[in-house]
Amino acid sequence: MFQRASQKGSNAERSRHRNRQAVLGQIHRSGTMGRAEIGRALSLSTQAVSNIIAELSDDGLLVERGQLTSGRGLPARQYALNPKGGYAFGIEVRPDAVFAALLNMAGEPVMTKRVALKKNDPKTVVFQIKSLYHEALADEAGAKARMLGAGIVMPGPFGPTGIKGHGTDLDEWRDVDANTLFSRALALPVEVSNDANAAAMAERLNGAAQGISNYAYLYFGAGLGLGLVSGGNLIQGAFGNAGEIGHIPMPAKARNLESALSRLSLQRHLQNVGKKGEDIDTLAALFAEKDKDLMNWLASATDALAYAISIVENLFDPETVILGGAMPDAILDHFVTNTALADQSVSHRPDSMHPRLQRGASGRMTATLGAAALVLHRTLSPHIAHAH
Amino acid sequence: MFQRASQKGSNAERSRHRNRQAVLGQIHRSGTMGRAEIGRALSLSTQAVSNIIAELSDDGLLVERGQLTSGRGLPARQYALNPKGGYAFGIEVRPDAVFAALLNMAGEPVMTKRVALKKNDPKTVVFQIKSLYHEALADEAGAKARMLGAGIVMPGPFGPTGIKGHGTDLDEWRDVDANTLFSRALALPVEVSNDANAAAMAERLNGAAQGISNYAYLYFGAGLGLGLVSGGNLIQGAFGNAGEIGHIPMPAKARNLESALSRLSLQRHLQNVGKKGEDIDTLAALFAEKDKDLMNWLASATDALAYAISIVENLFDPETVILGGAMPDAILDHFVTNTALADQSVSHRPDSMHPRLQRGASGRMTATLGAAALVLHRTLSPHIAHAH
DNA sequence: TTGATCGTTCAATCAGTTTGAGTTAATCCC
DNA sequence: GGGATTAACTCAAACTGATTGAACGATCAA
Repeated sequence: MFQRASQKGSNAERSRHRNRQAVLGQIHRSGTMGRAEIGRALSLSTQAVSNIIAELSDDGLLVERGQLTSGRGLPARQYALNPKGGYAFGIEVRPDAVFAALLNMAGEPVMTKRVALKKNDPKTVVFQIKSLYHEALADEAGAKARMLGAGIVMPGPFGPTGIKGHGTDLDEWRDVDANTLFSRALALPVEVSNDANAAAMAERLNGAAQGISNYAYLYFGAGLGLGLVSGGNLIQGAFGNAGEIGHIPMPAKARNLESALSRLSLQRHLQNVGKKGEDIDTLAALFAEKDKDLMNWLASATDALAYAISIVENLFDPETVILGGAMPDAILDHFVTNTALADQSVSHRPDSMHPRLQRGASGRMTATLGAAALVLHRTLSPHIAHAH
Repeated sequence: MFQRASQKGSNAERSRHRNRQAVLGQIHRSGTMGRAEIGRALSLSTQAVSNIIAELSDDGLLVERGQLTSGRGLPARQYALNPKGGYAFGIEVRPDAVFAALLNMAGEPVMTKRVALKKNDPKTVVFQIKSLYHEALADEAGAKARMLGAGIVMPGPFGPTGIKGHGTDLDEWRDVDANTLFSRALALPVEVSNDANAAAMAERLNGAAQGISNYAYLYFGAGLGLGLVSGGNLIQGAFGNAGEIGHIPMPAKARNLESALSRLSLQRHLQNVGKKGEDIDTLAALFAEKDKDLMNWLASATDALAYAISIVENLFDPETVILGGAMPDAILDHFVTNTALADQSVSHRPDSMHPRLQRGASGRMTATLGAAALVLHRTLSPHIAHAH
């Protein structure tokens, strides 16, 4: 699952593959470009770009978008990604439900769906996902032949560790190799990751992190997750468990960060005073009416958040920290404006291009869309060649 | 300094360069190998490897090491790195001194030296370093033509930030672009980094982290630093300031981690009771006689260390955490055996191949040798092609 | 209208890898 | 002891993909 092997050599074939991806990524970043312009950006000859563009157009991944006259000379034919040129399937497996989304090449959701689960053993889950996948393919004509892969989001931690069941965990999945299981079931290349990582990559593709290659994403799921992007790529850790920021111990009060700053913590807090807050809409409503108990929780959560951010900033030196996940926009915005960021931090820089803390994508489907974004990211950015 | 630009395309020339580095790296990892064996490891044809080896031998980077008969077939001619085939110059700039070391291709120090500084403005420092460099070249015949580059270790943080002088900082360096300054002065390619990162890379080249590609290195300098290696490469952060673990706030007691766990903290502690502990040898002696005050400090430092490790483990999921820097071996070993590691951690895994916490290189010169190691690492591992 | 300029295309060339046949040297097994 | 087998290496030819250079077309400026 994680490339551990020594770096492979490169040859003409791998070279071409790499360059194809580089061209796609460049066009994605700029929206629309001409051949020569791409060549300059990637240090390739115009001719090489021309060959690649011909190939990509044949494959239906690019479309022509008229000509652009800029100054003298022959107006350059512009190319853009063909939204219908490729599709990515995103899946989020939760203890009590499965979410699915189909994204087109432009990153737009073509279909989203959720199914409640009565049982969450691997067999049942795989069956549900297979049927969701076939529904999605039926909805979007031509998608089947153009599937790029599937991204799967599952709650970590992966592999055997000392962390024992959170109660609502997917216990029967502990010894399952999710990657091969799903790639066989769907007959697609598969990427498995956790919710925070997926959300972070989604932000890079379409959200606040476009063009930023070092940032951190704090994700509100059931717990608190952290997606780390360095040099444009996710930091997954040795076993895919990096970013478990919720588990780190807190100064005083709380047992750990998660117990002060997470959906679960908020729910417990509201339960203690007899209120319900399981749903994002309910929370949004409570916030709108400035519910006292919610505000109390927010006050202590804001402290915890400031602490979390100080850790992340000092350890990663990110260009920006993005807040997102299964929370209402309004609450995330509240965090962004009300969190006291430390002056004593390497991130406190007067010349910064980006806000130190900002809101990213939010809502129930964030991680699911992110799962599909993992796949798009892979096809749009060149990476080290792997074995054939 | 930090590759931020979009990924460049690749072509035949860059391909060859990449493969040369891959071959060198492979031989470095295995010590000695035959052509076909290398081809298999890198997914290259024997012929391609043969061409590259011919080239590298011509350049004096490789030497033949006899033949190895293993089972049937023609015995394979073995190749190894030529220690005298390349040299790296390492420099550590401190407020009160400059350290320098010359390493050969095998990572062995050929020369080490230190010079006390009366002034530490850029001009004086560069002058000192130039003369150290010329001394080194005079010591080792043939090194001049085979210099691979220079690594520079300087105290961070780099760039304008909210963190103001530690008192003994290099204030006059705040707005200096150290990279171009040194590369012009020495006429060498230069890598600038902080002490923890350099030490971490040294560990990967010759120390405890050989063959490990995800690990963390806790470095005892004046303060406390963290070098993070992910996928075999350093995580530098957006501005090269990643890993400032000493700055993160501590639960209760201390102001931050550094004030409980660092050389400076220990020195202050000993000063308060009228003892001296500036020198590594003094500390080693105090530890040997189980000095009560030192032991007191160690007790609280061990707690702080456990906390630091829990943060690092949960955020990075490293294969191992390595302890090193300007401390006596015995004290580092004490930390390794006496630190209580949390069971509730993603790193607490029964099937682990490596100890969760171990000692790495220690001593006064750790960071300086690491600086040179940065250069060796660059020449031994293929990386994304950069502009010509 | 004319010249300059820039993007495109085509054909030739170049660098580097792969492929396949052939050579050499060691072990295996009868 | 001797043929069969196996493995490492070399040589030459084929192949792949990028680069180079010339020709062409479209547009703008004078």
